Amino acid sequence: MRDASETRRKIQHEALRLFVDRGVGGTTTRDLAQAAGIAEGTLYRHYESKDALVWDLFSTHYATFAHRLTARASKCETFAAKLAAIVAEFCRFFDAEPVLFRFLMLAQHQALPRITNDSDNPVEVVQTIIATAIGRGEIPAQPTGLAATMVLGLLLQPAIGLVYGRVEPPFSQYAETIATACLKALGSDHHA
Amino acid sequence: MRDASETRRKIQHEALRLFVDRGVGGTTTRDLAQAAGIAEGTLYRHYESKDALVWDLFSTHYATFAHRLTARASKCETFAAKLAAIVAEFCRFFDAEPVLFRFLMLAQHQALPRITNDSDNPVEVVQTIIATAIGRGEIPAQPTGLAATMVLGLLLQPAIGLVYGRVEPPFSQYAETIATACLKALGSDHHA
DNA sequence: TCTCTGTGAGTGAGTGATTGCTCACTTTGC
DNA sequence: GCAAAGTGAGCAATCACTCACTCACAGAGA
Repeated sequence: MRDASETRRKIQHEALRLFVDRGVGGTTTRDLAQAAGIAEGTLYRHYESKDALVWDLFSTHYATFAHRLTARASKCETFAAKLAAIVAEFCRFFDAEPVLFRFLMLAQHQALPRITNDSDNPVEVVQTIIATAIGRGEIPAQPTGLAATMVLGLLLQPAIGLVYGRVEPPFSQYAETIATACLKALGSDHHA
Repeated sequence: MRDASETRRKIQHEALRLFVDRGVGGTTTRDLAQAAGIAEGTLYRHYESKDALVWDLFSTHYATFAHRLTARASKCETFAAKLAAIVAEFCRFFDAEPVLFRFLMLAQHQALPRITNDSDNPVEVVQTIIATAIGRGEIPAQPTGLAATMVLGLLLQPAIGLVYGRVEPPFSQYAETIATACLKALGSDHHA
């Protein structure tokens, strides 16, 4: 047999690139096959459908990222430290794997109906940490849904700004600024 | 003659609804014709192509919104007041015309390459106001691109949260909270 | 008042291109 | 020799768009 896992890796890699470049709808199965250097039929030895490929790429990396956020945050005691860790992880991820990051951002909207509100969800991770901080009195009581979306907005919108050249790379240089902005926006007293 | 402008209005109204519901790519010209109660060919009496329809809807409303933001902000003196006016206008717009607001958000990504960085652009409006505030010493010096995207993130991400049920409507109830969060995030000393 | 007529609005079956996907087949390597 | 991996022409479905045609109606002329 030839190395199937290597072929699979190539499909995944090229698919991410093309999806980000042309969008999911703008990428045909022929494009995918050609970019991966395989025949169109081979795609279907590895994935049941184009949609299954998109969903596999999204759900796998989305959950992995959520787990990494949880792991980083759990090593910190205070809310300020947890938040700083999460923001830093976001920035590091964007700088290290911009294609993957952008794919998760663009696929999110079309995949959102299938996303469950569990711990595999970065949004839920942030919201849980905020709820805990409120419980501990580290930040004022406030709707956790609003607070979580504000924090994500402070992260995602600058990321989009980076993609479209409105913000200068690398993203990581703004990690402290953004973390501080999040703390202030949530009304923390402990910010630097 | 029959009333062409009425037909055009119906096309625009139904197109917005369908584009938000199913996405632009997920809406066919047959869908559009059926929803508007006309034949498919009639679409092409009013628009050169499906893409022209999308672009017309986007560019018109995008620019109108930007002008409204500029008008509201120009009535205020201080940066804090301008920002509050902009945030309030955003929230009001979302509550009053959620379908149109959501269309502008979703179409932005596919229309972004065609968007010019002029005063018809809400992003540019916010960035200009921030630059002025820095020049006046109302907020600390900082990269305006980053600052503008942070403010927009504090507005757009909660709006997305509203769409997906993570935040409770109406949006306007959070206007003051968000405006204050923006001021704090930008390092203003004048926030309440 | 009544017809005639020019024209812009509206129609929908049809077209060619493209799409995601299939399957009978070949190649590869154990 | 056999099973897994790979192939690519071809299929059915769908798409945006076209075009020869009909319709509605305002104004002109009788």
